[in-house]
Amino acid sequence: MTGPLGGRPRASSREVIAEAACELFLERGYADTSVADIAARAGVSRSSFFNYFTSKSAILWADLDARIDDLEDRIGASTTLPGIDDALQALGRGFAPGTLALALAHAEAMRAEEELVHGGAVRAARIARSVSAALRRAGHDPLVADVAGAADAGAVIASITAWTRAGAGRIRLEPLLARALAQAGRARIGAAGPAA
Amino acid sequence: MTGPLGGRPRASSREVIAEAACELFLERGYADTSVADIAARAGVSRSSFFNYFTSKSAILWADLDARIDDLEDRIGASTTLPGIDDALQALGRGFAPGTLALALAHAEAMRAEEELVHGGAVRAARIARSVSAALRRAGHDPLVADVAGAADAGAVIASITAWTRAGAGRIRLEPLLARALAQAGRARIGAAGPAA
DNA sequence: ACGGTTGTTGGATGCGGTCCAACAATACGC
DNA sequence: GCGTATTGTTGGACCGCATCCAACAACCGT
Repeated sequence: MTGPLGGRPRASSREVIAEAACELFLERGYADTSVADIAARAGVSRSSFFNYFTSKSAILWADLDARIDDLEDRIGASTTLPGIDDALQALGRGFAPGTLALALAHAEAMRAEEELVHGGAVRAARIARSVSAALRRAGHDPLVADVAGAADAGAVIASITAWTRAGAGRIRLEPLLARALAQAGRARIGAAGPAA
Repeated sequence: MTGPLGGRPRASSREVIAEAACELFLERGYADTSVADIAARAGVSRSSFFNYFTSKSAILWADLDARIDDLEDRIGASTTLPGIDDALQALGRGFAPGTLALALAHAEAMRAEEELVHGGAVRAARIARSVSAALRRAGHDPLVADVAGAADAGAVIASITAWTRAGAGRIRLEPLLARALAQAGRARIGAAGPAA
């Protein structure tokens, strides 16, 4: 909305840098592509790269990270069980195929399986912590909350993975996510009340 | 069993290095302790450190990693549902409080919360993948398998965390793990049959 | 004494990431 | 037009983790 009112205009953008990175990932593989390589192809300095992305792996995960930021906000606001579910469903609504989808679809070609597993684990942990904290605030046993959080987080990551590998443009994410969350929710049944 | 039949004897051990590391973690914090620092205090060269541990974080996680190795072996052998459960329960049997327990108990003092969350996420992902693969081999839907695997993995990590934070020496891990797995198992109920 | 084996060590190398000071390009008030 | 504040860009220094390697050291059996 509010463009910069003064100052030097940006010389590049997340999009062009991400595009350059994905090209290189496909050509040489994720691990064999350095940030210097990416910056060079994007026509920007290595220093500037870090003004656009906080890390190399953030190229892949920035979109989802933003969604998780939203999730944390929403989940922090409402601690009711349906509220948590809504927040999780909202994460999937209108999630556009981006860099992550491309990487998941061409994981072998990019030799990025390791990074995708690792990054997915980190994001799952973020989601799990958020959900678990909300459940604990609602009076649930910490152990129960952690397990339920892990299940929900797994549902989110698994549905995104399945969605993207099936061709992210042709299938809708929401139903997949709803199915996965419903299954994960079984780990919460009977845990609806505060700790005994 | 079979000690080295020839060659130079080891000048140190995982134990002394881990002990030196934990001292430093408590004094300066995890992030502010370099592997060079650890090697120096342990009376060994930096190069040799990597002959004992594959990475700095492995000091904390080596024990659990070995357990997960076992888990993968067991789970690879039997693909039945009870077999998977047995393998998961076996992971907790006789798990001795080690470096990880110490780190979890003194997480604040070591300022190691970040590393513990991160490392836990990575290990959870390993467990989840293993369980999910077994369930898929048993004919389950990939999405279902992933969610169930994540729930089980979360149960393992959560119970270890709860166990250690409660004072690992005074409480038994097995019951906690059994409870957590039972709850996680609810995410598998109704998914016992192959994909519809 | 000697060769084979296993460990140790230092150094070189590469990469990710942080930090900073110098510089460049814009908008705005005058 | 001219300073000035603001925002971005750049190169370089710096640090830590991790890998690799060649040289060296300590043990074994023969």
